Parts: sequence; structure tokens; C-alpha cells
Amino acid sequence: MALNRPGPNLGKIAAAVGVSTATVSNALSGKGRVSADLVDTIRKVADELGYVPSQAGRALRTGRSGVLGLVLPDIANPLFPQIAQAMEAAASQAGYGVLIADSRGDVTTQTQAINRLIERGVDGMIIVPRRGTRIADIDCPVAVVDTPSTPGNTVSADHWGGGRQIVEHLGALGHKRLLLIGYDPASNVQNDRIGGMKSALMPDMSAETIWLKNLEQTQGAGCAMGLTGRVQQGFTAFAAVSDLHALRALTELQQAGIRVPEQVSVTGFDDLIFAPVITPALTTIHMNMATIADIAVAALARAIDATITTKPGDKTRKTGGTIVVAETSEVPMELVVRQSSGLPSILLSSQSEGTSVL
Amino acid sequence: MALNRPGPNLGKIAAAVGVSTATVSNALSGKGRVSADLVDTIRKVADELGYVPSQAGRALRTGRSGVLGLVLPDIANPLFPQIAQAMEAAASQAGYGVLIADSRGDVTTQTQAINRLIERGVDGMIIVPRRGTRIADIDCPVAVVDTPSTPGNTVSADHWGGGRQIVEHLGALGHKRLLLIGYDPASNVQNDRIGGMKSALMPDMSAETIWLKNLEQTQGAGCAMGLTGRVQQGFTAFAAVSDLHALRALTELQQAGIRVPEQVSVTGFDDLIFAPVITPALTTIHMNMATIADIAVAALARAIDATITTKPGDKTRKTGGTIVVAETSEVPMELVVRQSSGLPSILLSSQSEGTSVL
DNA sequence: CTGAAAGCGCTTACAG
DNA sequence: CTGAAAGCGCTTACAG
Repeated sequence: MALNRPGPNLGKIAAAVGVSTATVSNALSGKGRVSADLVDTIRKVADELGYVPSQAGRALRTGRSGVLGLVLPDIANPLFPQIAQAMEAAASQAGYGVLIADSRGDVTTQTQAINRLIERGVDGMIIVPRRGTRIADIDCPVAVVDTPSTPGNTVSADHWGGGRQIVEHLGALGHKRLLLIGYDPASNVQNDRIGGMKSALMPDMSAETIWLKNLEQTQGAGCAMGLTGRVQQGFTAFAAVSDLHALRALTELQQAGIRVPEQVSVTGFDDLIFAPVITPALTTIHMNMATIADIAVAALARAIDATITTKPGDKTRKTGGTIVVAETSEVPMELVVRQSSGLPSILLSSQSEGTSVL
Repeated sequence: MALNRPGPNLGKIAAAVGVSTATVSNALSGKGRVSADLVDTIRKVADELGYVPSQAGRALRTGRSGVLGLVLPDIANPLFPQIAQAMEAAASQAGYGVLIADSRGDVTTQTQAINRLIERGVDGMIIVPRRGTRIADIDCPVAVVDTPSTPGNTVSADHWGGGRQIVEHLGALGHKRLLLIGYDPASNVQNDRIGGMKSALMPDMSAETIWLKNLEQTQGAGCAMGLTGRVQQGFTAFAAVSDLHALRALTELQQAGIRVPEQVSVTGFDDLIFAPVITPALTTIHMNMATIADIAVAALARAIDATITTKPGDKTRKTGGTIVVAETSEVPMELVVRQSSGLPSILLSSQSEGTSVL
């Protein structure tokens, strides 16, 4: 797409050196069909002239844009920065640009966004799907980033395993009664995290699950979770499926004068930007987004290369219909222990006191 | 960039209808050089065939890619989702795609990122610059989003005015001694916010400023700010330049058993995703990012249209060198009052008590 | 090792 | 109102 810019093109370089554009092209692409001397000369002249290859010309000829689309369910999601940053890094490492598209939590918008990306000629796309979306009828390679329990999924973190780790950690601290805090009961990711948590309960432990979205339906957004009551009922650990909800729980407890971690533990998920800097710092699960991005981009690059064609305009280049990258990979989750789940045992015996040890 | 896809191109449609590609092109672009009947037929056939125009062909011919670059200082910045979402919406509204680039807080990386975008042929770019960066030598229209005090700036929020509003609000609540919490003393945006805060102090009010980055230099990342000491010194309001730092202050105070807002008020900036859901909900300044994005994209679109050329390959199309969009716009900031700065007067008289009114 | 030629898909002056 | 032709910049078989 590098436009009809005033800058030099292959022809200019060719003229300056006194060779054909074909030779310049071959020299610069390093395909080794040009003598070493000439390659040097051409490279030098290209540099002097400040040559920048035209992506438009190249794309038109090769049928490849060198651009990947990134479709996100909701850019406003607090995890998005990590995803976008990792994908951008992985893509640009692999020589691709990243075109973003926001489905704004809406399935129709998601379809439109996907179509816009197709129209812009992306070579492939990474989709973090909206819940319940069928990714189909997409005429280019697609990598789906979701949770392993989603069919057609390409790569994801081991959300279930992350949940296990959290509960194993809380169990080791001596917690017996846990409140598991989810937001949306329709989310695969959240269900997997909570499923993992439950699966790691020891025989002497018990857990109850609340879904904030249901709570908000009756009490309005940002409503209190009634955690002081839970503490009185004997819950000593609050494990949320996201740092955002953990933060909500933590501040609600703090405001009620309940001390964390002396009286109760709070844990999150995702290691969001605020997790390490709040007081107490939040114990959470960190996912290695860079690895996920690398896998997704690599899978995509392979799928794209598999559709390579030599003849320009070869109509068999794409098989048509969805090419979902087949393999599924799971990236491990890493437990990050911070103060919010530290030393609770000290107070586990006197948990109803509420003393303000300043 | 729509590749040599198997899908139909203008030629296919032309053949199907029995006209020339020129006529198909004219019909679909609606330039009115084709009879109404023929336009209808062509449109219908194009739809039936599922025609998607090739961006590569169009870009090569017109010299315009229809893509804007978005350069961010640090994608991990918590404000980034808002920026990216707003820009993506504004751009796609205006018919542009958005290619992202992350400078990862590094000036060299920023330059590389900008170059990559140029190579990909963006028609223009939106840059949220790294502090102290000179945006120059960019061979395409650029919109700079920063604070008004940055030279060459295109559009920004009125950070100074936002600071004023915060302090006026705190003053109205009866606060006399404020602690202003900045992070990086080298940031123009943060200095403007704090400058605005100071400028709104009434004669009977006083403020002290701390910069967290300096604090962290000696005490390590995520260190405590020593706010209990400040409360003892008589500070009753803590105004941070970002919700992230406000959150840090709030949790530190809560952990120390100091009640917000009964004993002290805490305010932030940016209305980040957690601001409304924590307890107490955070009083903050909301910036209308959509407006900023609209202005930036519109300015860019104007600048791009001004470089239009009719003859393909016209070498005068771009003037060469930086075309910084000239006009500067300031978008107002909106104060959002929530509980973290509510009703402090009740306790302003007994502020050293620290009673835990559960 | 090097070059002439074709062609990707599009748009636009120009001619009819 | 419609069409033939040129050309954007690139890459790649093919010929020499």
C-alpha cells in the first residue's frame, strides 16, 4: 500500500544503476540470482535513494498483504492491552502488521468487523471470540484464542489449571470455606476457571459460587457483594475470576474494616496492571500472553504459507470457506503469590475479631 | 490488499454483465457516469457474485491505502483501551482501517514503529507520543494527541482544566490541605493536570506534590506512599493524576484503617474501568475520548484529501517532510463525583480519630 | 548472471 | 452513456 509516493521505486533504482527492475527486485529480495557485486551496488543505491518498497504493488502481485487482523470482543476489556501488545509484538516479529477491529461485545458488530478486515485484505486473523459466536464462513486462515473447552479453539491459556493452582494455594494456607466470584455465567473462560477451582477442593474444603452479573441484574451495576455477611458466615477466602472483581471484593472488605490478608484472603486472575501496586498487593494468576501470541501468529503464518501460489492470480490459492487452524495448544498459567493471600493462618483462629492493627 | 483471491473481480462482473470493467468500476463507485438501469444490473450481479473490491489494486492505482497508523507509547497503559477503541471507531466510521504500533516506552522503538507503518503505506498516523519525542521527518500526515502544552500538538483533552475541576470540587467539600500525587515529573500531561490543580487552590488552601517515580527510585516499585503519616500531618485530600495511583492511595489508606471518604477524600483521573466498581467508588475526571478521536481522524482525513492527485503516480502528491496537522483542539474534561470524595465534612472536624464505623 | 515481458485489480483521462 | 487503453509497483516464469 505504499502509494504513489514521490519516493523511488524499483524503476528509479534500476535506471540509476543501469539494470532492469527484475534484477533490482531479485537483488533486494536476496533470492540469489544476482551477482554479489551487483547486489552490493543495488543495495547501496537503494539506501541512498531511501527506497521503501510499495506494499500495494507487492500485495497486488503476490496476493499477500502482510497484514493480520485482530478481532477483540471488547477493546475496553482490561486484559486487552496485554493481548494487543503481545499480538503486535509477535506479528511484527513475524513480519506482519496488525489491523484492529472491535466487536464491542456485539455479535453483529463482530461479523461486520470481520468483514471489514477481509475487505482490507488481511492474510489471516486472530479472533478472541465473543461468547457463543460461531466463527465460520471466513475466507482466510483464522486463529481462535479462547479457552480449551471452546470447540475450534486454536490456542489458549490453561484456565482450568490456573483455577486449580489458586485453590491449591488457598488450601495450603489453611482455608476451608471459599467464595468463588464469577461475573458472567455464560463465559467459557470464567466457567473453566471456576471449574478448575472446584476440582482442586480438598475433602475438608467447601466452596460457594456467586455470579456478579446476576447480582447486578437485581441490584444495579457496581452493587455491593455483601461480603461482610459472608465473612460472618465463615468464609475466609474470596477467589475471583478476574483481578477486576478481586479488586471489587478487596475494597469492599477493606471498607467494611475487614483486614486482608489477616482475616481473609483475596485472589484474582490475569495479573492486571494494578495487581502489584495496590495494598495489599494481589495474589493472582499470570498468563504468558507473549507465548499465546507467538503460537497464534506462528499457526497463522504456517496456514498462510500453505496457501502460497507462484502464478499470480492462481484461483486455487484459497480453498474457500473457513480454514481454522487445527492444532490446539494450551499455555500454562503461573501463580503469583502476593500479600493479599499472605499469612492468613495467624488470624484464621480469631477470624471474627476485626481488630484494626494499625 | 484484497489479494488474488478466487473471488470475482471487476473483470468477472464485466464479463457476466457484458460491459467493460471501466463501466463496472464507474457503476460501483457511483460517480454517475453510468445509466441508472445499468448501475442496477451491475450492482445486482456484483452482489450475487459476492464481489469484494481489492484494496491492493485500488491502493496501487489511487496511491491511498485507506489505513491509518496508531502509534502508542505503551499499549500496556491502562488508558490505552479507551484510546484504541475510540480511534478504531472513529476511523472505521470514516472508512479507514487502523494499524497498531507499540513504541513500548522507548524512543528508538517508536521510530521503528513509525517506519514500519510508513512501509505499510498508511495514509496518515495518529501518534500519542512518548515524552520528549520530536515527531519529525514523517512523510505523511500526522495527528499528535497529547496535552496542549506540547508543541505541534493536534488535539488533546484539557488536562489543566480537569485538574482545576478536581481541586474546585475538593475545595467546595471543605478540604484545606491537599496532597497531589503524580507519577512521572517528566510527563507533560501529568504536569498540566497538577498545574491545573494548583491553579485552583483558594487562598486558604495548600497543596504539596509527590512524584511516585522518584519515590520508587529509592524504595522500589509498588512501595508504600506513607499516607498515614500525611493524614497525621493534617492532609485530608489525596488527588492523583491517574485512577491507578488513586487506587494505590485508596487501598493504602484503607489498609491503614483510614476511612474514605469519612476521614479523607481520594480522587483520580481518567475514569478507568475499575473506578465505578470499587468501594468507595472513585471520584475522577472522565475524558471524552470519542470526541478526541473524531477530531484527530477528521483532521487527518482532511490532510489526506488535500494531498489527492488525479494522475496516478503524480510525484507532487506529497510535499515530502512532515505534514503536521496544524490546528489545535482542546476537548473538555468532565468531573465524575463518586463516593470517594463524598461527605467528608462530617469527619473533617474529627479527622485524627480513625474510628472504624462499620 | 541478467533482461524483456506479462500481469495482479483497479481507476481515470480520453475518445467515441 | 460506454469502452479501449494506460499505468500504479511489484514479482516471477521464461528466454538468453
